[in-house]
Amino acid sequence: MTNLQIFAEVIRKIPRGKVATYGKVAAIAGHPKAARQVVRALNTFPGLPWHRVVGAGGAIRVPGEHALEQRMLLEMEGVVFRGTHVLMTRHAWTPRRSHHRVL
DNA sequence: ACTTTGACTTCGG
DNA sequence: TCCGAAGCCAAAG
Repeated sequence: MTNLQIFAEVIRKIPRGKVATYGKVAAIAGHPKAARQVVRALNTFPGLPWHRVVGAGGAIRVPGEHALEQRMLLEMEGVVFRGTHVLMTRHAWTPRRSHHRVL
């Protein structure tokens, strides 16, 4: 299993109506400081729920026009925004321990 | 082998 | 709230 595949697995598990930050995905995958690698995974594996991955604090980081699309897709799932950020206190994904890497 | 490049994050000012 | 700097990682040039 490559790291990118592991990141992709984690992203696939984010449920509708929830979001996870790049850093959170990386941490769950066992590489807390590899947030940038999560981006690589998103660009490598098509078909992932890419819109459910956001920046720290719920910020939309995807560049250009895609930012609007991401927000639309999220709102369509019931995700609420407060200003330009996702209301994380309500939509931050809290995975079950089974998602974590076993030591 | 060195530098650049990202949908990053945290810390300060 | 809004930058800038620094730290971070792996792939690509």
